[in-house]
Amino acid sequence: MAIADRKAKEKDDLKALILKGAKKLFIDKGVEQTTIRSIAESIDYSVGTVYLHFKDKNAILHSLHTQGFSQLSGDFKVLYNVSDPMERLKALGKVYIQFASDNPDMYDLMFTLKAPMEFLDAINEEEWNEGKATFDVLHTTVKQCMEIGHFTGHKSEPLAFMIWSLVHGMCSLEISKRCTGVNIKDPEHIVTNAYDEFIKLIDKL
Amino acid sequence: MAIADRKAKEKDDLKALILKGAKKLFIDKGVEQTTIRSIAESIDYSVGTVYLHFKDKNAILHSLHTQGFSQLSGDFKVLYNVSDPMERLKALGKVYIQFASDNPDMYDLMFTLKAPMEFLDAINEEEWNEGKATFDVLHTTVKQCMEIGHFTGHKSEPLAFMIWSLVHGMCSLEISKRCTGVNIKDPEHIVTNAYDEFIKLIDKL
DNA sequence: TGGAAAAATGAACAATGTTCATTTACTTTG
DNA sequence: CAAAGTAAATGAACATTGTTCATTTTTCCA
Repeated sequence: MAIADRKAKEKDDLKALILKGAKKLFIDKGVEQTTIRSIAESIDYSVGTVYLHFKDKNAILHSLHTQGFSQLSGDFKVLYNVSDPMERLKALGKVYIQFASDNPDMYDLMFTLKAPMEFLDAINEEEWNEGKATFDVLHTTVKQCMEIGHFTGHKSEPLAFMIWSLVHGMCSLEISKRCTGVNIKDPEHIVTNAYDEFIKLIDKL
Repeated sequence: MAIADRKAKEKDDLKALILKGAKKLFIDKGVEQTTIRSIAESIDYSVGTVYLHFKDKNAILHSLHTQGFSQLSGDFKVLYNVSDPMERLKALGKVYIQFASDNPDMYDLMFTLKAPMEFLDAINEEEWNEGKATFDVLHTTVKQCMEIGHFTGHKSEPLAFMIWSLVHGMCSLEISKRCTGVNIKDPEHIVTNAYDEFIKLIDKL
């Protein structure tokens, strides 16, 4: 069945091509400008062809969101070298913030926009594997910190969620432009400065 | 000029009526379902009339966002009784979280959605007065905490932003449905539990 | 009362996601 | 190798959006 194999490959290739076009548009112009028509046009296919490979726009955005998580977990790889869990925890936040700063639209898609979650709902998928895996990296690190005596008296899971919220909140406020216009003295570096305050805080414990 | 006065009043009344209809739709059905047509229909006016009182949809959403901030600062009033700034700080977060939990769509509009900020851009307004005033409540409280000896070695502004990020991040993750599906044991109460960990944390200092 | 000014209307436009009858290309079969 | 069948691709068409603006209706005042 060599022909069927080739056809399957062609199908996968086209799907990847659509995603490639979608990603470029998404990065360059944002979600709203990433229309099905513009995606189709960018790869010289018709609108209908896009729908042969993706159920709807949410499915495309979900695929992009998954690519974003791949990239983020790639970025996390530098942390494997950090043996002290407390140092790793601090560095984890830095990497996370850097990712959000470098890829604001992708971050928005991964952690704020409805599309990826609506896609999961549509296919009756309860679990958000991408988010779960990412949270596990943090949660595991927090647990390791506790094993060597840090964060005594805390519960690892809510504590990890608190730390995630802390960095996510900063990135989210920045991306949704809620930092400028609030009369912060150094809005350019407010996220970094605020994260430094957090590090100061846990260093005091 | 009694007639002109009455006319001005009628104009204001109609503007308020449009906002009332918009708010009901917004609360009941969310942003996407709050279309100009549905707003017009809900108050028995034509589409064009809505545009006589609001430049565009962003202007309507900005007005709703401002109403949300009025409500939030109203909720903050219970804190006036709390004299100890540290206790006030802790309670502030609780009130904030409760507001977000009770009014998720309004919270999204106030702190995440682009519309209100795009409106400010459109009218060349640099400052985000609603956000600024709200942040000031927090920042002032943090400064008062520092005056009585808390948070030594910290800078009030980045620290306040850090705390804002912390509570905003939790609310934001909850509202954008990033908590469920991450295998958190008690997703129902994760926000409250995580905030309790934060309180534990600062109580240790 | 009649004409000007203000207010209100809703048809029309462009852009969007989505569908599906039709066309085109390819594969298999007699 | 030609015909028939299957798979892939097309793009016109539909519903829904925000938005505009020529037209109509209402209100006001001289």
